[in-house]
Amino acid sequence: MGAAGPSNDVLDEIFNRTINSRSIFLNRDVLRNDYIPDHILFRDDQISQFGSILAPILRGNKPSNIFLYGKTGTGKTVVARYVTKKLYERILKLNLNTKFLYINTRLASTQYKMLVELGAQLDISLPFTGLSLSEAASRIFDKMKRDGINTIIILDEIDYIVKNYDDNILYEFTRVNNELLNGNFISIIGISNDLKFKEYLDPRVLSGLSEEEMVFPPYTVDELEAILTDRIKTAFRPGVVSESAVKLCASLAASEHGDARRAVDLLRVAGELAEREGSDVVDTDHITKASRSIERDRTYEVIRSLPLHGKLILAAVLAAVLAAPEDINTGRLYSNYTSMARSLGVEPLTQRRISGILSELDVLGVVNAPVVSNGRFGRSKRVKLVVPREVVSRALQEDELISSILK
DNA sequence: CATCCACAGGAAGGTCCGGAGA
DNA sequence: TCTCCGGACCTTCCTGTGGATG
Repeated sequence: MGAAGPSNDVLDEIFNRTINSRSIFLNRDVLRNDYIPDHILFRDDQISQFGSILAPILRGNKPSNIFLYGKTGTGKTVVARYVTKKLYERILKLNLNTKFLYINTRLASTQYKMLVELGAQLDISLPFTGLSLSEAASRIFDKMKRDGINTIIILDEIDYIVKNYDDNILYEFTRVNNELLNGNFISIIGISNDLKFKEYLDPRVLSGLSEEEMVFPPYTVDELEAILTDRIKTAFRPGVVSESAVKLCASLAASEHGDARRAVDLLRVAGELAEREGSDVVDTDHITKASRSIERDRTYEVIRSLPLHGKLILAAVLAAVLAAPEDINTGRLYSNYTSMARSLGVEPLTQRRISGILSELDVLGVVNAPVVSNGRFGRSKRVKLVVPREVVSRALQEDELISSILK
């Protein structure tokens, strides 16, 4: 250990640079994904259609239930939030007892948590466990009835809750309207990323819920470019983001089915990278790096938060990839996995379960595991790792138990 | 062209946990 | 106290099946 000089100099330099240099951002918040802009491009039709469906609220009438369909980043959420925000301003002026409740069912993650969240927005607190679903629901309905509140419930990523559980809760919501009497109502706005979502719904729920439907098409490259350019005006200082960077950003996002959210995320991360480097421009380089870093972070987080057996299987996949990258099938993987588990003193799970976990890993985008037929030699999943190996092993290292077998 | 492998993946049910309510 | 609940996670049992091979 020599003098502490050099490292102090480095730190000083970083701190000074941060203090002295002007940020390349004007308003970083504009690039956050929960930001609601005060104007929305290329969605005029949807905004006016959505607005006119909801407008009866202003006369105290129940608007139709609506379904918004479209892939991620096509503007569904932002349009819904924008229109409801505008409506709410009017509602306040008119002194109507109407509330908008917004819930992302994927983030709420279970039916019960969804109800707890709903309750919180109505100022009733529900215990986080212990009650039956119907008890929790009826407490919410009681509150609405007691206070004479009309509610419009926005259920974002509604496909998540229906796929993972069932549609009883939704049925409750549609059914209760008939019993809430004295003029009160609940309207449901469902937002789904999955166009085939309706197939999962019980017909009686479907007919109640989708009185109106709207489809959001993906943005084209040109539209994405215009959206980015528009955001850049308020997010960055003039001239910071190069034109080619915008183009690259738009085309990367367009290749992911015209996902505006992704485009904006990319821009934000690229901006942060550029700022950290002390660069005063955001160039294509930063966009490329940002794209890679977003992907890495996501993968790392996904793996780190996997349950033990999920990690064990990944460790088995890792080992199999090193040994024989081709022909990794369920059977081979299972024997790899069982011996690994035993060597750690863990009782291995059944093959049925492992097959299920592999499918989950596939959905998470960590592995690719299509079912292939080898004719006479049966059918099995052919497993491939689709994320960088070192990211996987780095994430697995964090687990004390597993790091011991990754040499 | 029927056969038959090596699984896939649905269905139903079990166990544990953390907690509410009577 | 006892009973009930939802959720996570798992097992057991089961039927289904694409396509190379004999």
